[in-house]
Amino acid sequence: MDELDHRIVDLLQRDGRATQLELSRSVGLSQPAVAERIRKLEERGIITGYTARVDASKLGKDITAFIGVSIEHPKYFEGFARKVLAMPEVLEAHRVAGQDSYILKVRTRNTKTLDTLLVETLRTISGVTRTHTTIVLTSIKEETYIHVSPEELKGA
Amino acid sequence: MDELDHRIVDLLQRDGRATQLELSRSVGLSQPAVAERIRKLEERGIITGYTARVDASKLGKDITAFIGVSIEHPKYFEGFARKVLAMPEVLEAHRVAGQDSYILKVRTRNTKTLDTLLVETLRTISGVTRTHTTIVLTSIKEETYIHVSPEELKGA
DNA sequence: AGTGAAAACCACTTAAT
DNA sequence: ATTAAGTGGTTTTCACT
Repeated sequence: MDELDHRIVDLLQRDGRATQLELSRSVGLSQPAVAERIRKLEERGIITGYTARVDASKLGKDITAFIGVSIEHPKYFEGFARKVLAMPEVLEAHRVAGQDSYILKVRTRNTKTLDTLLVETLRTISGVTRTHTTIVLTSIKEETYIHVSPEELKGA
Repeated sequence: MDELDHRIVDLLQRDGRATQLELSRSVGLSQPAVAERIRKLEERGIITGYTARVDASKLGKDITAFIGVSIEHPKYFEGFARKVLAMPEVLEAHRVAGQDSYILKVRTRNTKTLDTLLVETLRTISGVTRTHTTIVLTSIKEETYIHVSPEELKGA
């Protein structure tokens, strides 16, 4: 993982459909060299896939919310994890340090569907004692782009 | 935006490098018809781009945290927004309803860089009165995939 | 708006250095 | 890692439905 790999990863995060030839011109390598580096980046699991970014609101998902979930005992963690993995409205689920056991990020059609999610789905999962919902009013930034500065790559 | 568009968007979210021919076989259209639909989906801003997904921890970013930020008066909102847009460690910034004014999602190299971010950057922004940090222990789900069910597409 | 056929173009792979 | 060559595939275009 050197400076050139870093730049390739950077460029592919910006344009996941960039061709090897385009990338080779940007980084100053030959195109087969870029092909080989991409192959290794994928093999090592640094690049995990490629996706189209979509505008959620244009697909009818207008509500974003963060939900803190308290669970009464760790024995319920596994069952909870299994349930949220199966819920398509849950984009993220993180176990966290602090008062809540989990923080979820959800995207729903409207407040009614959010309500249904909360009371009919989440609150019925074993061990869930409390949920605390924070509704997003406007998102000023929402990206997945990982900025990698050269000094941070030493161990990679 | 009909059922076929929906399926194309779904497939491209799963594989952003799928070819028009592959997509055409999956949805049962001719390949030029798929090309035209993709062109329109991009033109209408439903598909906003394509990116490579990367493993943040393999790029040396081990810490994920959510930071609630209180701002003393709305007049500071714009300046705050401008600052966080310029911070590469901030992946998401949402203005929210509730006690906090903003929720940030950040990804940093380690706890030391998180600390620096908090005390040297965030807390020095005008109007910020309080921050409340929640550290992620493990992420059980983290995706951007928007699930679109057919009934939800009526207005799109 | 979709189809089929064909053209033009380009991407990726392989081989040799 | 590079260049060069070759192959296969992807996208574009067009005439037609």
